[in-house]
This record gives sequence, structure tokens and C-alpha cells, in this order.
Amino acid sequence: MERTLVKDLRKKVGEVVTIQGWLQKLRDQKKMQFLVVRDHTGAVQVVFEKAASEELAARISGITAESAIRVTGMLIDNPIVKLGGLELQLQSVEVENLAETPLPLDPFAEALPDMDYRLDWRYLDLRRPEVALIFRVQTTAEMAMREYWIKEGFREMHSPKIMGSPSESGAELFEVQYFDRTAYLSQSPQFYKQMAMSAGYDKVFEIGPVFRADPSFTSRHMTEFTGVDVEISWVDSHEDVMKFHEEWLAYVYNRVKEIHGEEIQALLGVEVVVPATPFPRLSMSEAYAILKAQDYALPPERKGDIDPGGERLLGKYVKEKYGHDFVFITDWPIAVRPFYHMRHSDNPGLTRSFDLLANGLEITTGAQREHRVDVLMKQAAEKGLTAGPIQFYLDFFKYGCPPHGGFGMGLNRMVMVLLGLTNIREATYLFRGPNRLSP
RNA sequence: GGGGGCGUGGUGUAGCGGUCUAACAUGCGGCCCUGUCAAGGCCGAGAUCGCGGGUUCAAAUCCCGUCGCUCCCGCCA
Repeated sequence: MERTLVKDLRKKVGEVVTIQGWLQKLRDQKKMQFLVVRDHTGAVQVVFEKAASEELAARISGITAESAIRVTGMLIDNPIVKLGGLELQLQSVEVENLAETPLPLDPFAEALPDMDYRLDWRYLDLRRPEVALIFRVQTTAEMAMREYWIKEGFREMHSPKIMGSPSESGAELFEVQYFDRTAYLSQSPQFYKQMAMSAGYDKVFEIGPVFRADPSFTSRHMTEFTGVDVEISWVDSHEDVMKFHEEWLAYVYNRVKEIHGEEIQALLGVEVVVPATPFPRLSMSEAYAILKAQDYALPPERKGDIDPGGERLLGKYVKEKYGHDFVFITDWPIAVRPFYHMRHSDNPGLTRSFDLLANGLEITTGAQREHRVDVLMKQAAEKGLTAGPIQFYLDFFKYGCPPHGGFGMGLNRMVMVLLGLTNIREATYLFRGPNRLSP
């Protein structure tokens, strides 16, 4: 018999239907058996009167929690049932996969185990509706991003993740054995998306894996994460990039809110707030002045940068002053930005760059890129980079490369902030960190 | 790489020098139970208190080391 999803049951009252899912709860009484069966769309109560068949009743008694089962029965409307006022009167049941007992992780236990233990048994943890929701939201968010990109004439690209030479610093690269030589895992599609500008692609995006060999132990870092990269030709400044970014992100928030807003509120207790555009902007020097005025002590050796504590404080400041969750921090000093960021013509110490802070967390870095090859080479040299390994990159700018700019956003960080999660592991299907390579 | 915190039945916690022959909740197993729905009741199994050393008459409890996890800083998305 054809499968009916739990969310569609209401329309089939009075019919015999088959559902497939997991036995969430069995309340085995003397005369009656109640089963709560859940699929990925919801849960429903199934009932069986033992007197109808002792043999069938005994089989039901043997089904363990979280077993994968298929149940067929008559669907009736029953207002007494608290779970949706529906009840499936069981006629037959098939156990597709009996769950062993006890479960190493009970998805419906009231107390949640440690994150690390949850990751060990992630497939059971992912059965929890609130966790499943995170990845339904992520799917919607990516769909919305693409909707907006396609509407704006972007092309999707997939750049290689195996690199022949360390690109920027080399410090945070993973080495991989590549036949008889060494290759590296890509820590950014930066160079390749710029190549697309030189190729005349005009506007591109890529959603793909990014690898960082940083031994970071925080609630917001991973060694492998999903990067969302955008690059746009013919921009006049980083302001054009920010303009695109904020409109695009507001669209994504809007779509997530209209599709999942109520459920996010119900399951995660978070109100999705679609950000107003334009987002507030603070130049680096303004940001510095604000922090100074609040007596925030920036580490002296980190002149020109803002530490995470400072970012959180700025997020709080913007929330209070502008009632906004986002803020662009612009015009970063050249010392803390890579060589390919374009510099201000009237202030060569500052770059045409920005970071986007969401609730005080850095989720994006962007800039207008330097497309004049002579200037680019000079800036690379200043940063101590030798032309050799990046010659292929420098060549992109020799044969008619338009002015351009773009940004890289962390998908997991965005989802984390969007849903008010406190740990990036929550917003990641399978976390990868310095000490975590499985499952 | 630097610093802080934590490590007690499957899971989450309590206990923080002797009353611990380690408690509670949940889960698990068994029995019972007018339709249950955070079901309920009774019974039971399950922990050499991360590991090693030390202090003490006495250590889950204090000290040192070690391992694991976690958070913060650095780095970034």
C-alpha cells in the first residue's frame, strides 16, 4: 500500500492508510496498546485493542523504541487524542528494523547529553525534531540564496578543492598526498572565483567545503565548513558588495521566516527577525572610537583589529542604538587584510573591505579586489609573498579583468545566528574539528 | 599554541574528608493497570566515582601528574 506522510493524514480520515516511521513510544496496557509513530513530517497515535488478536498484540509488545516500522490501519478522527486529534486503528504492522535496547542515545529523553556524546551518536541525535528542523531551515536558506542569485543573473561555480600550491599564507593548509607529490585542501575558492571575473562570468556564487588547518577549540570554529562565496564584476566599491549582501541576506531571512517561522518559534523558542536594509555600517575607526568610549581594552599588540570580545560589544551597541542585529565594519587597516584587498586611493593605509557581524559574531568577510596587476604585485610583495606560487593568480589580471568585489560567508555560522544556537556543532550535520574525524 | 572549567550506573545530575555497603531522575528488564497521551503503580538489574601516584587512621571528596571533553584567548567564516 502507498505510503502516507503523517502531515497528510488529516485529509485521509475514514480511509485505510499505511505510514512508515519510527516507534517513538509504546504504551502497553492490559487491554489496549497505544503507539506514537513518527516520520520526518510529524507524529501520530496508533491504537490496537489486544482482544482483536493476542498474537498481533504480542508482536506489538516486542517492538522496541525507535524501531523502524510500517503500520497500516483505519484512520479516524478522534478529538480526545491530544496528538492532532487523529488516531490510526492498527490492522497490521511490519517491523523493518528492530532497534536494539537500550538506545545509546534516546532522542526523546528530557535531559540532553553532552554535545560530544551527541556527536558520537549523531544519527540518533538528528532524529530529534528540533535538530531536524535546523537542517530543514538550512535547506530553505540555500534555496532562497539561489532564488535570489538566479534572479540577479548569477552563475553557480564549483571550484576544485585540491590545490597544487599553497595560495596565501600556507600556514592553515591541510596537506594531502597526491600520487608522488604533495597537494593541499582548498581553504577558500577566493582565487578561482576571481578567475571567473576575468573569464567574463560577471557574477558568480559557490557553496562548497572549505578546509582550515587551524587548531581552534571554540564553539564557532571547524576544520571543515561550508563556505558561501559570491563575486561580482563591475562594482564601484565595497559599498556595492555590501548593498548586494544585505538585500540578499534579508531575502533569505524573509523566506526562512515565512516557511519555518512558527515552527522555529515553537521548537527552538526563537523569533526570526528579518533585518531591515540597509544594515548599519561602522568604519573601523568609528568602531574603535565606540569601543574606546565604553572603556573596552583592546589588546595593544593587536592594533588595527577587533577581538571577539570587542565584536560582541559592538553587536550589543548596534542592537541598542539601531535596534539591528547586523552591522558592517568597514575600511580595515591593510595590516590585517590580505594583499588582494583594494586600498582606498585617498588613504593607502585602509582597505575597501568589510566584515559582517551578526549578533556580534563575524559571519562574512568581503572587499573590493585589486584588479590592477601592477598594484597587486606591489601589495603581494609588501606582504612578503613571492610571485612564484601565485603567478597563476596574478596572470588573471593581465588580459582584461574588470573591477570586482565579493565576499565569503560561513553557512554554518549564519544558520547558528539565525536560529540562536550557541554552538556551531549544532548547526553542522557532521562536525569536523582538530579532535573530531568521525562519524 | 596559551588559559579556565568539568570528568560519579546507558544518559542527566546530587554528594565535595568518616553517616557512601554511593543518592535522585530518566532509560532498560519484569509484573500490574476501564483509552493511554510528560500515563500511572510495584519489583529488579545496572557505578571498583576517567586513569596513575601521593597526603591521611580514613579519599568520589584534598594534592600532583596524565588522558578525555568543554569554553575562552590567538586565528578566522
